[in-house]
Amino acid sequence: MSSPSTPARGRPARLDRDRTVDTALDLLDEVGLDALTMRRLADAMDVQAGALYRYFATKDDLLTAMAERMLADLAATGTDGDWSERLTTLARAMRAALLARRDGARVYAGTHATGPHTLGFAEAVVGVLRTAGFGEEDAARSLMALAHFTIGHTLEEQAALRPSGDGGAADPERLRLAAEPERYPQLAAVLPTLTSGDFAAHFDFGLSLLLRGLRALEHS
Amino acid sequence: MSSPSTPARGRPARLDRDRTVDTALDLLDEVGLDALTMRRLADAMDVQAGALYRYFATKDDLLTAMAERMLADLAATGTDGDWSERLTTLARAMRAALLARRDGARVYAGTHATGPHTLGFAEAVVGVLRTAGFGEEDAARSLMALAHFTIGHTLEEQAALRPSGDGGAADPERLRLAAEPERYPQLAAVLPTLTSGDFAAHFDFGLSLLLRGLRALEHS
DNA sequence: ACCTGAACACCGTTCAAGT
DNA sequence: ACCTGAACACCGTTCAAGT
Repeated sequence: MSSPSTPARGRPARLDRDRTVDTALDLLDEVGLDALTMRRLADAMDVQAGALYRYFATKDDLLTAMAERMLADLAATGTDGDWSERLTTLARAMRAALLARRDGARVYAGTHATGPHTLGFAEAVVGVLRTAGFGEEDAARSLMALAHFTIGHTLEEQAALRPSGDGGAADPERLRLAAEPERYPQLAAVLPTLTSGDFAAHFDFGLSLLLRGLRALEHS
Repeated sequence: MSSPSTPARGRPARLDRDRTVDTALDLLDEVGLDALTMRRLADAMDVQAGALYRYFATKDDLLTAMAERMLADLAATGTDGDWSERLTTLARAMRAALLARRDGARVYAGTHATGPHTLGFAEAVVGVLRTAGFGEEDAARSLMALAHFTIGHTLEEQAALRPSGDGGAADPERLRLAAEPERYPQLAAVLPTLTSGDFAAHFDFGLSLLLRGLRALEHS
């Protein structure tokens, strides 16, 4: 919108979109989303907060650029194996990309990126599905199901890890305390699995459910 | 943590947890999550902002209580049909509960409720799965897959509806503009489905994938 | 016991003015 | 052209003091 045009006249700029997004992602890892403020970021770049607004119209604009950057190099994965192996690789790569940064899922879910990395990922997933013979509708909806499951999952994963509001106990501990066996017998019985912390296995289970469903759809 | 004990001595309280959560949910529908501040809420209750802290330790505590309330009466659904019909009903009811309030999915995903409504829902889902013969591990992981898919989906649904940051165009419009057919041919081809706005159909498709996957798991 | 008033330490954002 | 300085209109949270 307001990006400075090419020939670097005058003083060389201390700021630019790319360097700012880099610094912002580093700062995100350091302090988390809730403490990532425009002033803190400006500080990290040795600049006043107002200066950032020459490169990003709003904080949301910055967060969107960060979200986009997190998905870099995603579409390159998923080129080996049959369609279900490719989709598995793509989905796992998206999960890994979101988990790679502190609060990554929350950043991604909160903004709505439509940049080249996001679109490239979608293109790759739909490409695999269409090549496998799925129709336009099924391919589009499968993309959404895979993406929404992945986002929902990583969101909960990252939420489960931290202090979480009041007392201090993290998510699994709170659940263990809350799920009294008398009131919630079924829940209490599955608590070991629910609080196991083996998120990769949980993710793969859900993913395999979706892919098994697709396989069944294929032969019908 | 700091709830006033039972006998209503002194002046009758103007505030209490339940009334405050009610008002907060109404205010949420009116102004949205981003504009839901402690001061605005206090205003709506004819009180100073500080007074709210006698009933909620933090704003997050309030949001958690709001999230819990949104899931009221959820576990009561899903009592008819076979296990897959029951799970369908439960998942749809959760989607409906989150969609019922403005930014409902964002409120729910942002806080980690472990109250009776949330636990009751989990108990119901696990109950259906265990009764259908699924093992403890599969039942626990299926609950997570269903919940995370539902949360991810409703999050995107509600995000797709609103103004969304910069220019003004809502999410589907931005996607239509960004998905150039030359760079993203596969994506462009499925754009009609992707931007159709028939979210209920998209949700049911993903849900049916998960259930089909479970059915396949059953016979193996 | 319950709430007010006022403060503390912040926010995102804007914009004249400097260099 | 790029950034500073300073302001505007807010935040969540705390806590003495009033009633």
